[in-house]
Order: sequence, then structure tokens, then C-alpha cells
Amino acid sequence: MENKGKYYLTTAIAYASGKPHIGNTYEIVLADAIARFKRQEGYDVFFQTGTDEHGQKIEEKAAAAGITPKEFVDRAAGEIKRIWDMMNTSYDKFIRTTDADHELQIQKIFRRLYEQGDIYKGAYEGMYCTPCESFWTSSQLVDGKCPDCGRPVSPAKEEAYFFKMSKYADRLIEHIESHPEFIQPVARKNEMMNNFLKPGLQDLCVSRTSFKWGIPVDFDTKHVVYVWLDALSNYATGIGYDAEGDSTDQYKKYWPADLHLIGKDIIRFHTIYWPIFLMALGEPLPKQVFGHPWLLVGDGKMSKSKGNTIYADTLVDLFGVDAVRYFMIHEMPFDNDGVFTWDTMVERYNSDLANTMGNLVKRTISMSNQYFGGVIENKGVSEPVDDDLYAVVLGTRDKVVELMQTLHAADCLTEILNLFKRCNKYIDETEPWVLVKDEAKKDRLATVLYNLLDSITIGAALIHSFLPETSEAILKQLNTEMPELDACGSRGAFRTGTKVTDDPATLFERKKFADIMKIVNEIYPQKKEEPEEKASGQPEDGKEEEIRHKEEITIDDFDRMEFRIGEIIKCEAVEKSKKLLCMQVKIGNEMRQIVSGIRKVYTPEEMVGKKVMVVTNLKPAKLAGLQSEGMILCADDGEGSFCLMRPEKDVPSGVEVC
RNA sequence: CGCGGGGUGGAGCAGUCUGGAAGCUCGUCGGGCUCAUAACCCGAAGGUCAUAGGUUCAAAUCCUAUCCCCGCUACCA
Repeated sequence: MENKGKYYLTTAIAYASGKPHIGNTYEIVLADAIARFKRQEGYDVFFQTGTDEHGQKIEEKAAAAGITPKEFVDRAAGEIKRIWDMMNTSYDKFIRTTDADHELQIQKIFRRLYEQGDIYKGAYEGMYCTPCESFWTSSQLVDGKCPDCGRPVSPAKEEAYFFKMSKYADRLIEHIESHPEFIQPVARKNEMMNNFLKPGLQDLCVSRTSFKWGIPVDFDTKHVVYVWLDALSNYATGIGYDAEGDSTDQYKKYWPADLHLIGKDIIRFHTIYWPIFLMALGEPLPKQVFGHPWLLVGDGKMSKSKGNTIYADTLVDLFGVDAVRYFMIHEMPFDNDGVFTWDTMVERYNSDLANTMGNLVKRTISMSNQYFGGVIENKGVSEPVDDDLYAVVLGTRDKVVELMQTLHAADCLTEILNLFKRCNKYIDETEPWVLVKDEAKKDRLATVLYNLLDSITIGAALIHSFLPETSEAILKQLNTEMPELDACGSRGAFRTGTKVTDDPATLFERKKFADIMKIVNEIYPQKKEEPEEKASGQPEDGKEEEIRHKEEITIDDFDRMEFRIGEIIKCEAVEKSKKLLCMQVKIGNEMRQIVSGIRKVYTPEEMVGKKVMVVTNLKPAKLAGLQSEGMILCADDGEGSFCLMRPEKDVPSGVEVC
């Protein structure tokens, strides 16, 4: 394949403060898919990742663990690298900011910027919290107090080095405006322009004296280099940049980076500070910075305090590496956060990997063996339906190439799955099990199976960057070589007369949701259910399937809830809504307004005078703009039908239900 | 009025720039098939495209207002 030139991509370097969760792992997986795909396209790829190991937080964590910072980051970096390797990522270099050559270059860079006047010594002024020994900006303060400890802060000054950001701001604005592809997705570009560049850049404080764990400024050793200047520079130092003009050939070949793949939270550092540092050093700017969205768990960000942190190992144990790669890439829209739930994980696994792809390979190989002893020749007996099949199969390559150009990796997987789906349909259209009964159709049957094997070969090649192991497993079962990317646009990827395996292993064994959840519940025992559920809430299953119970609660938990009998005094339909009723409910001597989604089953007229069961200590909510101060309980069958819970005998309103 | 993004069938999304019969995946229901992993294929149900106005022969798409979500708002990696 022709060489298309070099392609240098990086991930952000992972902060070595702990074990990365699936959100952090997503980035390396996406980067790996891009790197592999670029290689497949014929680029000379250099793929760098690594760890960011300096800073106050690490110093503190190490102290808390009773070890030196270096010991701490050695462990953390080892763990991160282990996970990257487990995910089968094909990085070319794993840089650590504690690498000696990197540290040396940072000192050289700092000195050079100082000597040429871009860095100057000044004083950092801000609000200082003495107990926390931290500076805060006025916007960070919470009610004018320290956001960490809540204690009052006082203005303070500290000697520090600053970088003259404003000097390069105009050039950067000009660059961003004239290179619309520089910041991706574009929505982020506006955030940067509006929030930082247009209002005017402040000079950046690039040294610290408040902690020690960093790279010392060699000419003023009570300062350490600001971690971002340290961390960002890895992209250059990792491939051999030298601030004194003696950069390696590798650097000269690969710089500037073609892509920095980073999280959307650190776009500012990569699209403002890093380009400006590079301008100051006289180096060209990276071609593109892509701030990818986040992979969230449930409906919130992952956090240790919530107990919902999910690690890649856990998923890999349950589903395998490629299934996890598949999920991560497929569930991330281009510019929206993706969401991980066990439900969708199992669904994607079963539906896409087991049913559509795995089963297709198995049934095709199985038929090849049953009908032809595994040796399939292209007999050239074609029918119009073959062209329909190939129209989809051969068109996939171009679609994938095009989508990857703009880093729409999730859409690529959708396209490739479409290819496999089309194959399944083709089997139904051609009905090989019917053909086999007619000796005269034997050659047609062979052709059909050949077309399938050919299509699967192409599909396997196209999915290789995303699911390398699976791709190889399929090709091995077909006993065929992976075609080059260009060959995926035409027929003949599968060599006629090849004998496929006679023992096709199942690529993805279907998983039962209940089995997975059993294991998950052991791993995450304290998983909490949503406390609030609407009256018309959506129940789980209607059928005979077993009831999924919520987490067990204690009598004390139950005691926190208050139920009372309420009498509906007034009731009217909520105009803006077709399912809401707005009621005035008498509970003892007080009146409450309650909005409830029961209009489908109850009319306003029939509600008046009824006595119902009400949750009376539920936090008020606004429904369709109306305040609702409680919840009316219903029995709900989950099929859209439900009925009110009413006292069996007449009781006065206000009495408690317990 | 700090800036920006978004509200589309049960779930997740596309479509909005360049108005012209509301689409995809999953789920549900019905049918078909039997090579295959209770799989695969076909069909159906289900949405007044957040709300209210306006422009137009025609609006999810353009304009105005309102409501609700979510990012960013600088030296924390």
C-alpha cells in the first residue's frame, strides 16, 4: 500500500493519581482505533500516550499513603499501562513526565522562555486560605469562602513566574479563525473564543512554590514548573524535541502532531496555552485538537463517593476486550456525552456482537461445511440479489474512510454492522437450505456462500481497527488473509477454493442480563435505586418474568417516608398536558396542590371527593409549570393502566398510613 | 439580559444550515424461516417533532416569546 505520509497522534497523558475508570479508558481506546485505522490507510503512524505524574495532588496522595511521590507514581503509572495493554492498544510510546529526558527538556524550555522574555517574575495575587494553603480566584470562592473547607479567605501575594499570554493572543485568534478544523467539535471553539480569547487573555502563572513535587526551575529552585507547562510539553519531548535546537530526526519527521485527542474538560489547555507555548518556542502548531465527550455512568458522572465507578477490568472480565472496545466506541456520539448502563452494555453485546456479527460468521461457516466440506469456490452463478448485497458491502469502505476522516468512529461501527446485517438478509433471500436440495443449483449455492464469505472477509477487515482480536479471529476461521483497505472496495477479498475451519468457535456467547446483574450486584452491593419515582412511573416488566426488586431497606428508611389519606376537593385538567391532573387535596387541616399523571384513566370530575393515599413529605416539584406538593399513589401494571389506592373503609383525611 | 449546546414514538439518536409526505438502532407485538448463538428475515403498533404565537400554498426545519435540561465562565491535572 502506498505511503500516505506521517500521522502523529496523542492522547492526553493520564494523571497518575489513581486507577483510571472506563471514562478515562475510553480515550485510549478511541485513539487506538484511529491509530490502527490510519495505519491501515497507509500512514506512517506514531501514537503516543503516557502519564502526567507531577503536582500537588499526587504529593498529597503519596503523603497520605505514606510513600514517596515517586513510589506512588510508579505504581499508578504501572496500573495505567497495564489497563492500556489489557485494552489491546497499539501505542508506540508511553511517556512519563518523570522521565529524565522529559524533565531535562522542561527545564530547558522554561529557561529559554524566561531568557527570551516570555516568562517574567511577578507576584501571584489571589484569595488565600491559610488552613488549606491554597490560592483561589474570586470566581472559585463559594459564598466568598474557601470552596474546600468553607473558611474565610484573605487576599495574599506570592512570588511566581508568569507567561505573557496576551503577547500571542492575536496570533492565536487569527490561527483559530483561519483553521476551522483546529478545534473539534466546533461548538468548543466558540466556548474558547467567547470565554477566553475575546475578553482578553490573562497572563498565566507557570510556577509554584506551594509544593515540591514537580520539575524545579533550574535557575530558581524554590519554584517548580507549573504542571500544565510540564504536561503539555510531553507531546514534543516524547518524540525528541530539544529546546536548544538539537531535536531528533524523529521529532523533525513527526512534528507537528496531526491530532491531540483529549477530553472536553481540558480543551482550554490544549487550544490556548499549548499553542501559545509552541508559538513562543517557534514551533508549528498541532493540526487538530479533538475534545471528545465523556462516558458517563447512569445519569451522572462517575465518582468514588457515589460508588458507581466502573473499571475497564470489570467489564473485560464480563464481556471481553473487544466487546468493551465496541461499546466504548459505539456508544459515544460525536459531540454528546455517552452513557454506560449495564442494560445497554448487555444489549449491544447481544444484539450487535453475538446476534448480528458472531452468529452470521457461525452460520455461514456451518453451511459451508455441511454443504461443501468447507471448501467454497466462486462458481460465478450470480443473480440480481447478489448485486444488492455487494452494493452495500463494497460501499461500506468509502463510508468508513470518510467518517474516520472526521473522527466519527461510532458511525463507522454502525456502517460496518450494516454490512453484516445485509449479509444476514442475503441468507434469507437466497435460502441456501433450499438450494441444497436441488442438485442443479449446486453451483448457485456455492456462489451464494462465496459471496457471503467474501463479504464477511471485507467486514472483518473494516472492523479490524476497532475490534482487532475479533477481526483476526474471523479471518482465521475463514482461513484467509486480511485484505488491504483498498481491496475492500471490490469483490474477491476471499480467495476462491479456500477451506474454512471445520470447527467455528462462537465469537461472542450471548449473555443473559440476569446473570450479568447477579455478578454486578456482588461487585457493587451498595448500588442505590432512584429514591423518587413518579406516580405514573414506569415499572419494569409486565409479564411473568421475575420481578426485579429494589434494594432492601430498613425500617428506618421506611420511617422516613410519610403517607397520609387525602381528600380531593378540587380537580382540573392541566391544559398544557394531556396526562396531568391538578388537584387540591385536603390533608387534615391543610390543603395541598398535587399534580399527577393520571388523566388517561381518571377524569377531573370523578376525582373530586375521592380519598386517596398521598406521599406527604416528598420534595415539591414542578410539573408542567405547576407546583406539586406530594404524590398520589397508584397501582400500576406498567402497560399504561393503573388505579388509585383508596382506603378500604371511610377514614378522615389526614390520618397516617403505615 | 455573560457565552454556548439541547428538548423528535418506551429508550438512545438522525433529520433543522439549503422549508415540501417524520427516519434509524434497540425494545414491544404479529408473521415467516430453520443454516445458525431462544438466532435470522418480514410486517405492525407507537410521535399534534418542549410550549405559545408569527411568516408561507406548505414549518421538526425560518422568525418571536416562554418553560425545562446541560456544558463553559481561567491558573484545580
